[in-house]
Amino acid sequence: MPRSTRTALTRDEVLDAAAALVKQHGPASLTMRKLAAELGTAVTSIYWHVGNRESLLDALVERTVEEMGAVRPAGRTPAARIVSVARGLRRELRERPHLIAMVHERGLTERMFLPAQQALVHEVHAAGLRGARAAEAVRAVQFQVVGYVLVERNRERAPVQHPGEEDLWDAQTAEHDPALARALARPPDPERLFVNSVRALVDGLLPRAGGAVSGGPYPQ
Amino acid sequence: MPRSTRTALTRDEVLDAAAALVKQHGPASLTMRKLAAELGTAVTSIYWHVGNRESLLDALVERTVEEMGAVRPAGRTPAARIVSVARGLRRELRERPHLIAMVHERGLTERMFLPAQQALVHEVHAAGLRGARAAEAVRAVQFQVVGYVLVERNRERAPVQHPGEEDLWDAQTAEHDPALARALARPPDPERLFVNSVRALVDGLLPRAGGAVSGGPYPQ
DNA sequence: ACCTGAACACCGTTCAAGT
DNA sequence: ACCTGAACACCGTTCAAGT
Repeated sequence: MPRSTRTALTRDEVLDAAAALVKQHGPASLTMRKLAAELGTAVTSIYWHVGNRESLLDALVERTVEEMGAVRPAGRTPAARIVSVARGLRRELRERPHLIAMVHERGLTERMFLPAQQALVHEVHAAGLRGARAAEAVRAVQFQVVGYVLVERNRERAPVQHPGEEDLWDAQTAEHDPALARALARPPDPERLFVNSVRALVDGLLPRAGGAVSGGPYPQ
Repeated sequence: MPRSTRTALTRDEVLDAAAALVKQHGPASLTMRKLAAELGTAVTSIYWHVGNRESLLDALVERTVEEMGAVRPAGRTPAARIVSVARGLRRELRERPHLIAMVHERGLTERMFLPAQQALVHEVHAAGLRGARAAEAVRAVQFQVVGYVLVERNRERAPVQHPGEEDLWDAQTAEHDPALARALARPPDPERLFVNSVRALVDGLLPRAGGAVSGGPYPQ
């Protein structure tokens, strides 16, 4: 649908229309020509407002990151609160699959880290880590969360996965453990795998606080 | 350089030339027309041999995964051997950045998991995990490694990272911990962060075997 | 069975020209 | 300051026609 009003085109209008197109079919479908058609202008007008496609995508990434809500930690222990931050960040990112795609296409993965960083620093600090070690713990969690979301999204986009894990583990009974073979043949439960992974990582990162900290399914 | 011989074009020749192009400048630079020029044939001949660009990339992914060596565990404890498998997988993947890009573009992340899966199953089993819990541990490590490599690669491709972490933590001294702020302002040491992350995850995943298992920098 | 050129329907971007 | 159409140099893919 072209713009209704006949007022001058603005940079924000361009960004809005671009965001709408990306939201529908991903960044690959964002075409300068389609965008112009949507706006009811000539293709070349867009260039005057946003420069080119690259910087248009950059601006979109920036806008979308700013839209993301701050993650609010919840839970009694630092470990539990870190897990809650991780879950929140994953949820925010999954609500913006187009952001994930844009950020990856543009090489800006870094941007997805920021919304959760302050919260993570705070919690890691509360758990007793300081200095370089605290920074490394924060980064380990950030890499874990963003990496997980990247893999998860990519997996969802995939077609039928031809020689996938299924066939592989059907044939050779994995270590004579049929339950393991069955479990590997099924697709994983993404939320469960995510939470348990983060919990295990955090358990391994934080100083032991005299006992189990997070009540996860992995008894010591 | 066009093909020297004047024998019939083969599917393998097409794949070889395509692999060479991808190796030089990534999958985005693989153009049917450039490929034809490289082979000294008409563009349309390629279609007869490989169908279209999509299936050409699929075939390339398959070939590259098969080229990857099997990962050989090393170390005294299961935890140490899992870490060594993770390091091996990361190294194999990083030696094939074009594979990472292709696999991500085609939504086939799954394929990157397979070379290490058997080894991981074996080690997790040796550590005493069975059934669904063992499967989840295997997958947690797989997601961690592949996710890490994805984030790491993307980060390397990025330009200067405009409002990057640096400025953010320069201003507000993070939790009044200048060492932490400095550490977050610097880019991380990727190998170190990777190994410590995997080690922490594995520590959290495996049943405690009565004491430290991997000798990492995280004392309990 | 294999290869070809022409053609179609797309791209992003530049540029001189308009108001 | 803002918008325009024409043009350039690309794409992937199809198809009828060749040998």
